[in-house]
Amino acid sequence: TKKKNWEEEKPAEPSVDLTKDSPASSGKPSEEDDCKLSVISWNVDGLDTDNLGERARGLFSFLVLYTPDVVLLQELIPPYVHYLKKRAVSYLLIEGGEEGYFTGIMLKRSRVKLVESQIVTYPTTRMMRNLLVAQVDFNGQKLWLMTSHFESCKAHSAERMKQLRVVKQRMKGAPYDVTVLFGGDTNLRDYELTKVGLPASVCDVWERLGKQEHCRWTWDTKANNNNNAPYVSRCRFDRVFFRPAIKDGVPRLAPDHMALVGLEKLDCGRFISDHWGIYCSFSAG
Amino acid sequence: TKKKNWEEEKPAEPSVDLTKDSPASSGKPSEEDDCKLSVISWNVDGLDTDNLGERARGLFSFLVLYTPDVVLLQELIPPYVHYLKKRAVSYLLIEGGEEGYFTGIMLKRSRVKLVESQIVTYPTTRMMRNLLVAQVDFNGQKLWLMTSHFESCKAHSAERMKQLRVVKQRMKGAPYDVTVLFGGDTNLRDYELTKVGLPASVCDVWERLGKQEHCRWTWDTKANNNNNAPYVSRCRFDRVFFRPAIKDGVPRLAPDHMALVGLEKLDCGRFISDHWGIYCSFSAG
DNA sequence: CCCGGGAGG
DNA sequence: CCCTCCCGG
Repeated sequence: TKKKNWEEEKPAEPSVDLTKDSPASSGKPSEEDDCKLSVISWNVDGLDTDNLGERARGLFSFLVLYTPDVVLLQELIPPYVHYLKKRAVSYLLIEGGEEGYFTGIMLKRSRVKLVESQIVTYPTTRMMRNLLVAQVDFNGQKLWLMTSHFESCKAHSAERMKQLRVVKQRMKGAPYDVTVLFGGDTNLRDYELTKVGLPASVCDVWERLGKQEHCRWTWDTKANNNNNAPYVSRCRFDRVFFRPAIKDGVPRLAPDHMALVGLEKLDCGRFISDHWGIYCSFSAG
Repeated sequence: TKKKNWEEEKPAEPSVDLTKDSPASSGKPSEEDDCKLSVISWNVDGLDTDNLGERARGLFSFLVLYTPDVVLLQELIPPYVHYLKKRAVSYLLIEGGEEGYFTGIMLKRSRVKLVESQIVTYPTTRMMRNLLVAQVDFNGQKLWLMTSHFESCKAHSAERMKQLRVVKQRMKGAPYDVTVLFGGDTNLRDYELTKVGLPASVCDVWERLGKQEHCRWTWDTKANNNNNAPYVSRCRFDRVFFRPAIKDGVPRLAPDHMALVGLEKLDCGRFISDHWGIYCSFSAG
């Protein structure tokens, strides 16, 4: 059941029960810096149900290890959500859908307070995609968190760019005192981003931090065997966009650090996902 | 044997003998206007060998009826050429190739004098396509005639645009006292032509004559049953480009009239080709 | 969820 | 020689 049918409007719901798996690790909070915001964005490939219990436990281990303030997830399926809700009790999980596969935003309860969440529809998606937005308070600052899983496959370039435009407008139009952070599986090709463009106020965090090669490719069939691909291909599908809030002419938060995560094989010989996760942190300028 | 394999570099040569067919009609020249140039461009679909004898006779009937000064042909095969050379003795036939399928230029001997012909190669074609050029004298004027069958299928857009650029440069770079006329099966989509662009001096004859709907679609699976297509699709694949020679600030020849030809079914219930032919005439401004 | 090629409507 | 889908590498 490793196949994804991206054309299917309503994929059959996989019948897996991840709660049957035994827990992998216990929470051990690392140090926290009050003014530093840490975020993970990850397409967890819930549509590949092979080893999904072990893979979900792997993700949970990361949450325990890094204790990110915000986790932006794509390709969740209901049993995955069920598992996360049961295990990651220190997080509030907001879901972008209920059936098939969908996105989610996890907020570390001790650090991030939800004000309001909403789902923005993409009028012409053929893959049930949408934009999930959470307006939160972080350390006394207004923060808008967004995630999405843009239309997949090269052929759906036009729809994907429409979705990017939706995100772009939301980011651009936010009040000046709001920090806006988008992280997701954009499926974007560079030429698509060039065509659509980003507002001057919005940056691609990977670019802003110097385009480091070691965290360029978030989807890589050579380094990642999860889809058992008989071809070599790598793309920068997963991206983080950031629009700082401005206070007295200087940004309240700015990109600080970025790394790929999920690079270690699990006991099953596979990875948490066919995508690497993106970890990044933002600190007061 | 109606299938075309556009990927094949060297298609097997069809073994048909069109000379076995009985002649369909005898020549009966219509009136000629010394200063008016008449041209037909037609992809005759020689790769579809069903009813090809009758279809070739149909083409010949058109030559007899319209007595065009110039005939630009695509998808000729050797037996088709053999038939035309035998029947259309009032024309000189210049061939763009010898094997597989190729283009040809027919010159009405009484009106058009060949000065020189050449074959311009497309360095990266995967379908053995080229540009056939004939430098001729028509009514005391220098005229360059060009035809080509650009790379087929949507997927080969990039190669097709390269081929268009070759034609564009040849047309643009011709001396001012030369009238340049290209007609062929370009397989172009409008967005491709928009991307490449035409020099200001060059016009698309269909556009110049007012974009008339009745001669827009030169390939139309609804109106034309030759390929027995289980789908409906129509395209303006066949196009005529024209760059006038300038004499004392005014063009020596300008587009005058355009029509589609080959719209009548033959006795076999099929058409001369799956493409309509384009007839056009040019007259002194 | 890469790419190209082939089948079917 | 249209399109979409499916498949294998």
